[in-house]
Amino acid sequence: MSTSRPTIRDVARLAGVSHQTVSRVINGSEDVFPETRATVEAAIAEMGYRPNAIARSMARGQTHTLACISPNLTDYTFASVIEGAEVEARQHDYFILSSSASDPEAFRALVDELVGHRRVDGLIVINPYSDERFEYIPKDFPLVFVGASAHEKNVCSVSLDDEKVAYEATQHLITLGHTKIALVTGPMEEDCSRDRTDGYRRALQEAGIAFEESMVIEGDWSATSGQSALLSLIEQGRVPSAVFAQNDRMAMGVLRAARDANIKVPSQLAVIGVDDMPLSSYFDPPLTTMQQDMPRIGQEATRMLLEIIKKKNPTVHDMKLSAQLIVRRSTSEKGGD
Amino acid sequence: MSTSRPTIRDVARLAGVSHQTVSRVINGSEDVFPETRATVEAAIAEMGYRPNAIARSMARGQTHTLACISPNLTDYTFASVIEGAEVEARQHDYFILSSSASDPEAFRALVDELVGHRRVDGLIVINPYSDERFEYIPKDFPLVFVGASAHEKNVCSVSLDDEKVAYEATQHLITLGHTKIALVTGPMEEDCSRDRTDGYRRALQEAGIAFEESMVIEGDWSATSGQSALLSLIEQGRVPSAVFAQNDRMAMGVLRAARDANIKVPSQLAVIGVDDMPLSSYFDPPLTTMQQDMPRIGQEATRMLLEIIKKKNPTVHDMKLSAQLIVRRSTSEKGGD
DNA sequence: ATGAAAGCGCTAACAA
DNA sequence: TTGTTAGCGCTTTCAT
Repeated sequence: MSTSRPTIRDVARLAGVSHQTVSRVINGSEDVFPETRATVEAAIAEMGYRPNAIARSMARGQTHTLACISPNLTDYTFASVIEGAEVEARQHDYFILSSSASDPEAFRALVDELVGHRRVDGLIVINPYSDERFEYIPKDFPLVFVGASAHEKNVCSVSLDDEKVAYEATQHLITLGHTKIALVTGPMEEDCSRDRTDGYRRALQEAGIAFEESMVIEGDWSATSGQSALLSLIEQGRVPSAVFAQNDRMAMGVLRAARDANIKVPSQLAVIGVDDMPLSSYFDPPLTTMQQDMPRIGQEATRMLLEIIKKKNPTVHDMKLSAQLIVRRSTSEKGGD
Repeated sequence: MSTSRPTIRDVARLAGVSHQTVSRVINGSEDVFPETRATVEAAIAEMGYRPNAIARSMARGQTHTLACISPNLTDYTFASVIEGAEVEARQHDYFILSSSASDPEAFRALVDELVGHRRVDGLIVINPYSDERFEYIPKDFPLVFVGASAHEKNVCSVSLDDEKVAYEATQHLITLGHTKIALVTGPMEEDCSRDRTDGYRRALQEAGIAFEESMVIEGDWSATSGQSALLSLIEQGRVPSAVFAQNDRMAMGVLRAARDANIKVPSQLAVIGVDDMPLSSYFDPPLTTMQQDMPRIGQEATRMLLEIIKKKNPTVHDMKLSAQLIVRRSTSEKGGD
């Protein structure tokens, strides 16, 4: 017994055909006599032959692998996008190689390895907040952005319609009669935070409520930052009647700060977030939020990327998805869980 | 300009050397005249040459890629392991291809693609609860299990020392004076759940507390299952003074059920979980838990796998990590956040 | 220190 | 329908 795996030629020898015929069989070519095919398949089964993916990639010039780069792999939103992407990719016989790049330097190195060395056929970048990231990616390499659309550059993207989502969230609070609505944002250097802030302002404006700079606190997406946001408002004596936190984690921090300050939610303070993270219905009280479909985003991104790779220019260039308002008890006593 | 990327030969031509010399340069061989090296490096820079990873894999017979299969990619514990694995892998110039397989069939297909087709050099399987999974993995293929040790089979593993962790968690409750301690388990088909149950029993036994079958409720790791676990105890009129939930999500469900039933935590009911998931300090009240270092587990698994691949038989065969007790207010009024 | 030749396992182009 | 001949871009002998 040879120690190494059988190749296409070993199979060919056993089946008494040329290695090319074996290739045809494993690739499902029509131009093979049923008998020949049977012989070859028998040989394949007998030897336990499996095609070597690397050799295939080598010959075909493509890896059938996509890369997914995100700031980290553990954040629920990122992980969900990746999972969505992975499922869609598998459906098309592609694999996803996901890596995290927390800083631009790591990002640069990653792009060099993955794209520069042609380890993957396409790239999905999650949260490409910092535009310098563009520089590293070769023009004309199949690329899709997730979480922010790509300004002037010619890059496809899939993201939440942040402005609209924020508008709707704010509107929900306004509908409940609130006029003193505070906003806790993500880092303002991220498009996403700015867009959500725009939506908040538009809703206020349409309702004839004056926008007040002091009611806007910049956070960093963490629960802690949400907590200190409400705290600082309290300390300044500018306690709002409602808070729109740009994500659920910060909303959770707000809930916590309210609890600590003995402010009743929702009677004294209504709170709404964005995401609908796994346990938001288990918060105390359960959190009203704008539910976004992250796996769907990953799925659409993959679909787009695959279209680009296959040279069919993608139908949509910048895809914006909506979120759905889930009313729970953090804004309404009658809300669900 | 040619449309395709420069190869090692193009560089060689420009530098006036053989392609082999270029190969030596990019591989950092010593046996190259400094001058020659400089010429070649200049040519590389000028042409923007980058080695093709696939061709390398082809020639070397290895992909420099590892696979990580887990039930899903979004669960915080899995994602953390994967992230830890990814970081360690990158350190050694390996990539991680992570895929989810929710059922045995998907797992089988995945193993065939990844291992059968030699798309990766090694495999990390997270939560290999179902032993049938073994069958699909070729004997002698580099493999490490995470989350459960590999019974009789000759496979390396990294996992939490479940028995010990559960013992310590239970002991914490006992130390606080509790004797009516309920247990909410994960699915009993998983080794992990059984081991944690063993630890619970050992702690009770050592403290001279009788084990009662009726105080053990099987959950499925979800918050919902934790909630209904406490609910069912309440309905049966067997309200415990403390609950050990085998993970934080279920503990959160227990907290929720307690809140709904107007049971004060921790004065009337102490609750402890396992994991220390991101927001457990934001629960109401903040959750006491056994903190486990998931990234570390992923890191160690990768390290082991790499050792196996490099044929150095790994130092440790089955690695068991401890968890650290984090006391918060769900078990003690004096607990931290 | 450098080069020439062979081959990794497969697909593609052409011929028969 | 099948086989033959060339690569894909690199590394690995083995010469020189």
